[in-house]
Amino acid sequence: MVRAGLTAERLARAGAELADEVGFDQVTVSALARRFDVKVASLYSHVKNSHDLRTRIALIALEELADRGAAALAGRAGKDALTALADVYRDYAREHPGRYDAARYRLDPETAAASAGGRNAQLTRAVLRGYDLTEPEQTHAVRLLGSVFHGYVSLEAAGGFSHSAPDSQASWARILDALDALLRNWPPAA
Amino acid sequence: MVRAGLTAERLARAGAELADEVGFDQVTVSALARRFDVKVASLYSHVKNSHDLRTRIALIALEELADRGAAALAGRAGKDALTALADVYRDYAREHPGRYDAARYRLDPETAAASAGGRNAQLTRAVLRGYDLTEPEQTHAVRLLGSVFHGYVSLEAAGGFSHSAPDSQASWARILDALDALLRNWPPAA
DNA sequence: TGCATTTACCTAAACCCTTTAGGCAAATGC
DNA sequence: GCATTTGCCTAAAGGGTTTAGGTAAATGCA
Repeated sequence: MVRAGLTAERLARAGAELADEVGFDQVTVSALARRFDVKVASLYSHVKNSHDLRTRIALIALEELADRGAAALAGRAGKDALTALADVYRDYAREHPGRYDAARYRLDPETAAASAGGRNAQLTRAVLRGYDLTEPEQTHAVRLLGSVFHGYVSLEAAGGFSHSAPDSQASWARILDALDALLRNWPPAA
Repeated sequence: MVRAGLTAERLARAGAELADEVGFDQVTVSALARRFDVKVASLYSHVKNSHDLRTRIALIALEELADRGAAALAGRAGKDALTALADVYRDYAREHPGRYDAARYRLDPETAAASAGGRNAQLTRAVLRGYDLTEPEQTHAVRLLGSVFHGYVSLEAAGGFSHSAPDSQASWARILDALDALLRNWPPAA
C-alpha cells in the first residue's frame, strides 16, 4: 500500500485548483479525498476539518494576490499604478474564480492578522501615494478603491455585465479613468 | 393530525427570516422543516429542491430592495437621491444580512429576467438623471455605482472596516460626497 | 349529507458529506 | 534491527438532500 504523500500544503494547493474548477463552496473534504484516491478520513490527519481546509485555501489566495499586486506596482505610480493594481484583482478573479472567492472567506481574527490581507491593504495605500491625500481622507479613498475593485469584479463574475452593451472591458477602463480623475480632484471635507 | 398550512410563499418567507438569523448558506430544507415542525420530505411538495427554495428567497430580497429603493427615490434628485439609494442598500444589508446575501444568489437567466433585478438597475439609472451623462457614459456610471454600493456593503458586512479608524459611517459619507463630485465632473472620454 | 377526488403530510430508503475512534503497516531514527 | 512515529485504513454516527409510495384531511359535487 503505497502512501499518497499528503500534507496540509498539498491538500490546500489541490483544494485551490478544485475551487477554480468547481467553485469554492463545492470544495469538500470528500471531493479532495477522491482527487487523491484516498479515504476521506485520511485527510483529517492533515487538516482539522472542512473550515480549516477552506481557511488554508483562502490564505493561499491572499498570498498570491498580494504577490501579484506587489509585482504589478513595482516601478509604477499614479494612474499607471492604479490601473495595474486594479487589473491584478480583476485578472486574478477571472483566471482563478474559486481562489478569488476563497480570498473573501471569513477568517478568524488571529488568522486574518497573520495573513497576507494586510499586505493587500498596503498595496492600495501605495497606489494612493501617487495622489495628494492625507489622513483620514486617504483611508476613505482606500475603502472606496477596495469597494470598487471587489464590487466590480464580483458583479462581473456573477454575470451582471455580460449580455449588455457596452462591454465590460470598456466600462472597466472608463471607471478607472473616473477614479483617477476623482483621486486627483478629491473633494474637500465639508 | 392538524395540517401545518405550508405553501411555497410561506416557506420562502420563513426561509428569508431564517437566513437573517443564521446566514443564507445555513438555510436548509431540513432547518425549515424543523421550524414548521414538519417532516423534511413534506417540503418537497411545495418547493422543488434546495435551489428552488433559495431562489424564492432571492426573489423576495430583490423585490424588497426594489420597493425600498423606489420609495426612497420618490421626490428626490441629485445628491439627495444618490445618498438615499445608497443608504437603502446599506441599511437593508445591515438589517437583513441573510436576505442581502440571497439577493446575490445566482439565478438562471429566465428567472433573473422575471425578477425585480431589472427594477433595481432602473433605480440607479434614475439617480443618474440628476447628473449630466449620456450613453454610453451613463452605463459606465451605473456599473460604477453598483460596484461601490455592493462592494462597500459586502466588505463592511465581512468586518473589513470595523476595528479601525475612521469609523465606517464616516467613510460612507465621504465616499458618497466623492461619488457626487465625480458624477458632476465626469471626465471626458479620451 | 355522502362519496370521490385532490391535497397535505407521512414513512422509508438511498446517497452524499463530515467527523471521531481505533487499528495496522510503512517509514524513520537510533 | 528494532522501537517509535507517521500515514492511511475501516467502522460508525450524525446530518442534509431527494425520491417513491402511502394515508388522512380537506374539498367539491351530486
